Amino acid sequence: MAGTARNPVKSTRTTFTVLDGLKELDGAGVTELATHLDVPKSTVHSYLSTLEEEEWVVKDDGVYRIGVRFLEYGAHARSRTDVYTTAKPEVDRLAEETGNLSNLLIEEHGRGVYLHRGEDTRAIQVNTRVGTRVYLHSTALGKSILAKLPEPRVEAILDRHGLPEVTPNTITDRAELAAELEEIRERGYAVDDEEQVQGLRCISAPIVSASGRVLGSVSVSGPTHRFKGTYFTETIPDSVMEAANVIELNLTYS
Amino acid sequence: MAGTARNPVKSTRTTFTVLDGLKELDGAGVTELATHLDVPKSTVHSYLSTLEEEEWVVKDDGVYRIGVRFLEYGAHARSRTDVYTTAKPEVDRLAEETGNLSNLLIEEHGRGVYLHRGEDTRAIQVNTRVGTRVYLHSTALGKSILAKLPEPRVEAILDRHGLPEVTPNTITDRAELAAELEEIRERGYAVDDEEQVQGLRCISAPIVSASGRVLGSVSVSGPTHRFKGTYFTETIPDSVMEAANVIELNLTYS
DNA sequence: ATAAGCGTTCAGTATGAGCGAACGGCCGTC
DNA sequence: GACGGCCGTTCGCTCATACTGAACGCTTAT
Repeated sequence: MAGTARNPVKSTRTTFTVLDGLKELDGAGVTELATHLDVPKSTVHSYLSTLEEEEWVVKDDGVYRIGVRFLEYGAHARSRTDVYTTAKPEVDRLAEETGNLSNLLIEEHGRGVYLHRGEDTRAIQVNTRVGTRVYLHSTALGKSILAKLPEPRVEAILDRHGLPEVTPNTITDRAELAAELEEIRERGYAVDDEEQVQGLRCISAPIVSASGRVLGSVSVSGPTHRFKGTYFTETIPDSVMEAANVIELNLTYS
Repeated sequence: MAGTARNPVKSTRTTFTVLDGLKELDGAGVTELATHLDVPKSTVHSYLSTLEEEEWVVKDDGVYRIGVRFLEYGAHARSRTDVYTTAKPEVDRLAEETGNLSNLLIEEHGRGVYLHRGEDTRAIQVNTRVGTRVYLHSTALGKSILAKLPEPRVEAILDRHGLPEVTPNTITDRAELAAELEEIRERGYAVDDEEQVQGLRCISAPIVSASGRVLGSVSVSGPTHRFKGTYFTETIPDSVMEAANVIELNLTYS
């Protein structure tokens, strides 16, 4: 499957280790980052000064930060996606219509990546930043994708990443997950009951192409105290499934 | 100024050369990218397989593409900007109010980087993607920043990047630019008359912090045939300056 | 004045980046 | 159905270079 590189470029790995460190520390000096990564500071300095010279990183008052130039890669990659352009307006509309947070997710390397977030003034704020990666088994968005993925792909993904327990509610048993996926296929939508974030519930539906391939999933999420009763079991699911449906239709006719 | 790295990491440079190649070609195979970059294919293969293993790049059917994971870096960098969060809603409002395209730009390494684009259904579509870098002298957004930057900084930037002619209308003379910057300071807003993109006009105003530092600039742009008369010399400038002003006020009280 | 902490420089050494050539699988073609 | 070309991948050699600890100079705090 994922053929491990035989001639890996160590410096490429280190480059991103450095960038990740900068992200985690939210900007740092040479010494600070060196201790954080447990790497000699002369080494860190080499990478940082190279990255700064190439304009991927900004140095301000001795503090190095990730440059906004990276937006270019992100926007490029996103626009190259099958769903983004068509789904975006619908995801925004979904947030407005329901007065909650809506999201668009796609699968990449067996994990989920948030592509877009629809916000509404009435929606509670959660820190799901675009580009954030999540496990597929612990979110409604991920589970609705898994439900539509071919069986062997699902197995490969679970083998690779396992079923880490994100919250006490996370499904950590493969058989239990398989049963849930079957239920999702019958019902048409997936439910996340505080399996990824405590106090947060979520309803999601997959986006499937005309040829039967899963392209991603949409969701609406909100606090447990608001997401209950028929609102949670009927109103929201209906809106989400309709949105997914509209996206699928727009995709086939364009 | 920009202290050149004494111990540059060549592999870091190569890594981004490879990624840039992937972006330009909009996804490519090993051989295709190798010819494009004029680098041995075994070398390209090393980098691509490493990047794929580290999940920065996606391999699909023998075609390598930049992964959406990069959105994470972009969103991170943007959010830790001084202006983004405060300016975003105002930039969106500006697009709606005027029915045109609005933009938010900041300076980085002497060039401009688009942080956000406000769209309106009535607006014409231009391919200014978020993260795109532009010269400061050839755009209204850039010029309004230059107008508020300290003189020596402006000199350093012009020394570094020169004044490349982007379109026939681009200002390529330093004295002429200096005069225009003075005019911008008096008037309070900058004008771009097809200096960056042919057929496109643009009005921009700088966003200045309470301490007098330029944090970025906002703009509204539209086609030449619509941007003329008092609409171009009064209506639009007023809206843009008001938006910049609101952003400045919101920044000081938060 | 002094010391501590920082970013930066330096030069030596082990390593791994870079490379050409060869391999093997997957097409389309004759 | 055998052949030839194309592509991704592997391999092992060689020299460039990533990596390091120690030293330098600068700023800031004491």
